[in-house]
Amino acid sequence: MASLEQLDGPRPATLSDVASSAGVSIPTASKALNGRPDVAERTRRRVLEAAERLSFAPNEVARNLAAGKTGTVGLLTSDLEGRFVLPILMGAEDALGAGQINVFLCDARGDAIREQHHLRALLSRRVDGIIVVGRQTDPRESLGQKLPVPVVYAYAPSDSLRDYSLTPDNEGAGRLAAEHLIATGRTRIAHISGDSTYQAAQDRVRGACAALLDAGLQPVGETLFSSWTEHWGRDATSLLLSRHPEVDAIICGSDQIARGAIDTLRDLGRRVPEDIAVIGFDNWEVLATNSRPELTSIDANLQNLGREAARAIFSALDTGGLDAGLHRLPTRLVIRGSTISRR
Amino acid sequence: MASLEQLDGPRPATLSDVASSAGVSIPTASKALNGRPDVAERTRRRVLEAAERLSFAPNEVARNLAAGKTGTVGLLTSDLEGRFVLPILMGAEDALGAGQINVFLCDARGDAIREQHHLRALLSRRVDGIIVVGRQTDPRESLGQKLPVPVVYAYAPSDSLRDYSLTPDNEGAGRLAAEHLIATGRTRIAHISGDSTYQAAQDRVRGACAALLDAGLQPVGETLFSSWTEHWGRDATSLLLSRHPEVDAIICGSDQIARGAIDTLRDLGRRVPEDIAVIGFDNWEVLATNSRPELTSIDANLQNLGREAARAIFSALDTGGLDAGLHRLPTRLVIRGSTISRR
DNA sequence: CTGTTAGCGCATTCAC
DNA sequence: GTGAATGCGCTAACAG
Repeated sequence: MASLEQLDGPRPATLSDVASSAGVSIPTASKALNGRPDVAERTRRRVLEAAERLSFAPNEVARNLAAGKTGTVGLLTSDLEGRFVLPILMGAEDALGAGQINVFLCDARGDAIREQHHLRALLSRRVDGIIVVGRQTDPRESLGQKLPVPVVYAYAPSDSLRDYSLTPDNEGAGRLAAEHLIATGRTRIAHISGDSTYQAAQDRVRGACAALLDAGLQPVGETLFSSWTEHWGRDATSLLLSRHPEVDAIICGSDQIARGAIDTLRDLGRRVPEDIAVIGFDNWEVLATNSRPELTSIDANLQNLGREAARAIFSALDTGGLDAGLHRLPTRLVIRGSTISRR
Repeated sequence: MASLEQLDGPRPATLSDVASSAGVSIPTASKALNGRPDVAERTRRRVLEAAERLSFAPNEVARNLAAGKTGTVGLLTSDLEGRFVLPILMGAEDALGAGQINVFLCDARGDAIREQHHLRALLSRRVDGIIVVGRQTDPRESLGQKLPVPVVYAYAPSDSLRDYSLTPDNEGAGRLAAEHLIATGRTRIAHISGDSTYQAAQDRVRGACAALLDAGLQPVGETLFSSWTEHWGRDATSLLLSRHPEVDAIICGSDQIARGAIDTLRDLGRRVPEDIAVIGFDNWEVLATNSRPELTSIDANLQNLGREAARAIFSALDTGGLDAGLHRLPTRLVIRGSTISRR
């Protein structure tokens, strides 16, 4: 392997340098390097040696111009800060990188104007596709169907069903949580959710309630909504226990809320999970594995969602098509000590 | 503003289309669009109108090939998962984006081979610069000084002083923490740190001890090292209090450790901050603002570090130079309830 | 099998 | 002021 230092020089070697150094014409050098069949083995060797000697690396910019494709995709996020965006990014970057395609990262910072700017920039740079990553699962405005490249919406689906969107199955997630609690023998199950304006909150509640009904159970009390914070988890838990002391399990809308709930339960002398089981959403490792007991949670498989988005781009690049619509990806139950006591 | 849908079409408009539509030659159209002076106003108007009419957007690939510059930089991270990387990324992307330059995101996932691949890819794509973002503040291997573009190392400095590196001033951070505690009247100050193999841990301890000595104080007990977890914060705090019940302040190596400490202090009936003050590092909002009381912490200003990295790239692009060496960026004290009680 | 010709889309000479 | 000519580095379609 040529050392990286060799890549240097006053001017990187061009195909022309290689060709003349090998004593052949430029197209011949090109064919030889690209493994095309119509080149004599002897010639190919000479060219390869010359390329090696000069540490030749093809200029992708020129290659892209000639090819009309760039082998790049744009990752257009609405907000990098949102903690659900990063795993999706990672998954996408990973999958795309493995396919030899590089990623332009653009953060619109929640600003529609900036998003338009970035979109134009990406198209000017002739990206082969775009992945739009939103911060919530609420539908977002479509970029329109007439863009010259395939677009995949991840996490936040497009508000148009003519676009291709990938989002976690939050209703299934709620169902998963409730079913786990039921399976472990809980019958008096309450729900502390987050911000009621989030569709994720509504979807999960709906799924959980459906599972309870299927099992012939009723939720204990009304679902409590407020914010996705530990503070709310504490307050809501106090409220819940004063109104419904008989509760034996709490579904919490996020791991943060669950941490608050566990905290307050301990203050109130209720044992987790013996007296009351607690389950969260998001499987945020830092929170889930550091609580006492560790937190059972629903993982949205976001990294996988990012990978699927990349895969969709790939297939669109191949076939040119993308079967439009909203695709809900399955979530996953991660069992820890807050719902099942250690033996 | 032309709607985005207009950007579409069977084939995006080229400069040639604009030129013929305006009844001028290609070079003239080019000059007119680029605001060059040697074009008659009347001609310029015709060209601009034609461009507008055709929704012309210059093909950046072609423009880059001709110019020999791409207006892109590579962001080479060793590990996207590391939670210190994201804010740096955000800062860099933000600053670069504002300067009209786009960012290639590459995650090496802690693998040197993959890093080499990405580096080669970035150079082939003719990025104008590279920012290398590490996951720890321990020095990392240099990419070498002979690369054809400026390289800035962020967070993890290069092990070569001939490179340009930006890293948080952890020693200053430790000093900041100790000085704050001293200023608020604490005198029996202990230190619970994280993984002793991290240079960040050592640097902060060193800074804190120096500040204590300057104030004529001695640290209470040996610094306790283990891991950057809440669990360790709990265990270490128990240990500390049994050995040194007189302690009146604890410097914790991270916010996670601090959360554990606060948790155990409450269990042991010590009031925070009245009996014992607690300060953390990282200012990880989710942890710091959700604890009871909220957590005073040292913020490493990572987003600013990312911005500075971008600025360094800019100046290198302009002047061609970068004054090599390890540059330590100041940190910032964020005071909350765990060191000063609310009135 | 090889090399000549042409073109990707744009910007930069330089004559006119 | 304007346009014809040339080049960025590479690939594709031909002719030899």
